[in-house]
Amino acid sequence: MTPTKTKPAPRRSQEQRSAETRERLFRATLDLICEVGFERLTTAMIARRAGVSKGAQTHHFPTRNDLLVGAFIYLTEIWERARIAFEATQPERIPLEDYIRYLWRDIFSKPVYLASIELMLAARGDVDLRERIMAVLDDWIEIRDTAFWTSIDLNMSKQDASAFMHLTLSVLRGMATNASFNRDATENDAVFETWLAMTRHYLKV
Amino acid sequence: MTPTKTKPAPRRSQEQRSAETRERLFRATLDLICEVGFERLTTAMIARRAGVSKGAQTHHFPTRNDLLVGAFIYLTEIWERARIAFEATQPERIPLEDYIRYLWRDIFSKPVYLASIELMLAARGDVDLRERIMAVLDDWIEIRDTAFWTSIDLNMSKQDASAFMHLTLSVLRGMATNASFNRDATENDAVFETWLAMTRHYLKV
DNA sequence: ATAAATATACCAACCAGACGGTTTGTAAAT
DNA sequence: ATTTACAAACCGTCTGGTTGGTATATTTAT
Repeated sequence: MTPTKTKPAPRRSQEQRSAETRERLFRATLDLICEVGFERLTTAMIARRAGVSKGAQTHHFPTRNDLLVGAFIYLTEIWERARIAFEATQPERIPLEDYIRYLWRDIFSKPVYLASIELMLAARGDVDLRERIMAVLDDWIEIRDTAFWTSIDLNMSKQDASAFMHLTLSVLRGMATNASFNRDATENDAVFETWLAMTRHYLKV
Repeated sequence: MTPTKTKPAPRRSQEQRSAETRERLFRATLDLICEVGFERLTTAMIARRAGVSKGAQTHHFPTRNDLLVGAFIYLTEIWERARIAFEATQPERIPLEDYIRYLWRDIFSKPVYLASIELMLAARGDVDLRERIMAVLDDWIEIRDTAFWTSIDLNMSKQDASAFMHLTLSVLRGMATNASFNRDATENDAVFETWLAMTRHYLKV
């Protein structure tokens, strides 16, 4: 339906095409892990969903693990963009409670977060995948922690803050996992508010 | 190497043999999910590990899902035995903190707990498996909750206690997941103690 | 500037191996 | 006599990955 009858619009540059195809494959991978779970995920499924041929897929990602690692990196980039967007709306020193709310709202409560859990659990059984996923995770953790220590308003010792941060992450991880198989969708809301209440209690004293 | 040269020891009863084979298959299933992850789990692997033939396996469990659901039930029975053993050592009214310590020590910190998480996550993509796993889970939750409300010493409203219990379970679930892919094995100890400290704080006031 | 050479993006057909499950058969328990 | 536990060989399907080939973009040589 291109109305222009001039020359057939030159194909985009190699770089553009490549980047677009890769991103389509990443999105398809993450979507499918969410929808059908990691166990059922196949490379053929991903290619079909992404709208690319099997040939194009293997051209960009010779092995399945290459694609999985790429999708995981892509996910951490989504998280990083969310962090930047959030911090742009916040003051220099972000109140802890606001930070926790952001973590739940923008990261952990998203269905795609489960994809990262499935990916990490699955990586346990595959040495190659495990090492590569762990390396990506190390990078992400460093970025996350740096942001945490420089932007969040904390009034406790470094040691306490570290344990508290990891506890918070465990709470959110547990809630995310729970959300995928509990029957009462509202249950997590009450749990989250209880966590915030306990946080206020703990920090005030 | 059986020293007895009397009659070749009559084979055990059908019921005994059946029960033993089934249990071997359940254990092999759970062990293998822990070791190689759910994705790599195959029925052939399970049969080999359990030391039974493929024929015996399909005789007892016609489909893979039958076996998976059986293994999940078996796991909830392990949990139930752990609960009974714990309560036997406790007074009528169990202090909340002792109960939380038991949950972590006897249930969530065990590697096999991860098998239940993987099973539940995997069940998302398989309608048949999901429904059957959810049914088992419903039974288990009812048992767990009944025990909780009758045995644990709580001094808060039913509503608060419910949210607090779910929060505790999310913490432990998150810690268990974390344990499978974080680099610092001692991290969880500090997190757990922080949780107990916050609990004491929260409940005292 | 342009033609030739090369690298890149993409495609369709194919394949060896593994998977869950079926079939056929035997021996012991009931 | 019949049911139950177990065994081994087999099979259709699907999987990740390979191969051989085309078209466009990019670089190099003239």
